[in-house]
Amino acid sequence: MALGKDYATQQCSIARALEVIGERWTLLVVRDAFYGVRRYNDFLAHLGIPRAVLAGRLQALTEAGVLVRRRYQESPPRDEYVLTDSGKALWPTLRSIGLWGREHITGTLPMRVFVHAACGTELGSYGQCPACGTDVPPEDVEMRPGRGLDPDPADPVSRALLVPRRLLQPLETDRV
Amino acid sequence: MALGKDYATQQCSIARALEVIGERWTLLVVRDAFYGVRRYNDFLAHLGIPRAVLAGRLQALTEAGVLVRRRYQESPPRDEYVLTDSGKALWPTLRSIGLWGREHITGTLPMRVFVHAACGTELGSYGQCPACGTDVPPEDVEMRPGRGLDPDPADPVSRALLVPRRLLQPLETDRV
DNA sequence: CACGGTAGGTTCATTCACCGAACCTTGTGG
DNA sequence: CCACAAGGTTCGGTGAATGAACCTACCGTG
Repeated sequence: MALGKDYATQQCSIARALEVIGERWTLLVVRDAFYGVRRYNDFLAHLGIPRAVLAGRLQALTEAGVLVRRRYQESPPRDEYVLTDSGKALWPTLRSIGLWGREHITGTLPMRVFVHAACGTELGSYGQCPACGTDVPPEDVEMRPGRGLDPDPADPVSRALLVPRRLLQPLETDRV
Repeated sequence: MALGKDYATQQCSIARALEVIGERWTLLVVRDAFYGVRRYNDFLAHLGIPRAVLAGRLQALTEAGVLVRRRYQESPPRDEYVLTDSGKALWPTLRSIGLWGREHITGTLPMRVFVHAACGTELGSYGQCPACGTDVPPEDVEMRPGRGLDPDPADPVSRALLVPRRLLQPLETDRV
């Protein structure tokens, strides 16, 4: 963990994990990756993160095996950052954090609602489907806008995220 | 979030939650609270955190309603920090982070194993008991040392955590 | 009553990460 | 030849984390 130091003294899987995902901005980058964001400038526009910090986080997540950097066109050379299987395994973590924020921070209306695409049931706190009793992989999760969401956001990434979509589905902003 | 700034631009429950629990050390303090740690000096010994930072985190978590500060003796006046219901609701978050760390960080042996105290079955990936089919609240979780744990740690808090115990059960270090 | 110890902090100087703005590089299209 | 876009790097200023030292009650003991 670059933030200060690592948690060297901690004999704990939680501490080991936080060395990877515990820095400022990191989990928001991963969240955006689940939402379909893949390109540097889209992360930048959606997060409002300093450019240098974003570059550092993308590199650290790539080195940790959470993201893969992948060339998607040759001329001009352009890369995208996509979640690995290890990165996709962070979905229960993000789900539980989001649900806690919605239920335990005062004045928080639901911003986005996550349902099992197959049956329409809202997911539980670990991303499981309470109706089917199964783990739902993020590919089978549909994200819908909630009541607390700004209906007319400024940046194009937020606008593209206003319609219901599957998680991990690549985001198309207004590049024609 | 005191680390730099908050995530003001983010219309998202995850970002709101991370403003409370996303700072360095904060989730480890909450984890220790689940393990039964309640007193300033025990957090200090177990985490190796700078004193000023610990004082700040305990105050911030108390103001956020995750912990309560409670006087447990009058003379000399001594306070303890205990999880509120809101704090206990962070159990799925900690569980999923720990599970991810154990499965996706190379070379990580299980440090601690969490089982349903009523039946001894290890918890499933969304905190349920696979045998009983029920969600298990943290009060009913028994924590057992895993193979990756140092069998002879230096600080008394880690030593007290070497034996199987219920989550949230107050920790007794070697104070007679 | 002086003394040492304990719990729970605060203060301080230093280091380090975050921040925002400016700049750079490569390639494309007009 | 110029403007533009994507995807960065560089830079000075600010603020937080760090570790050590210090502080304040209060207690138990000789």
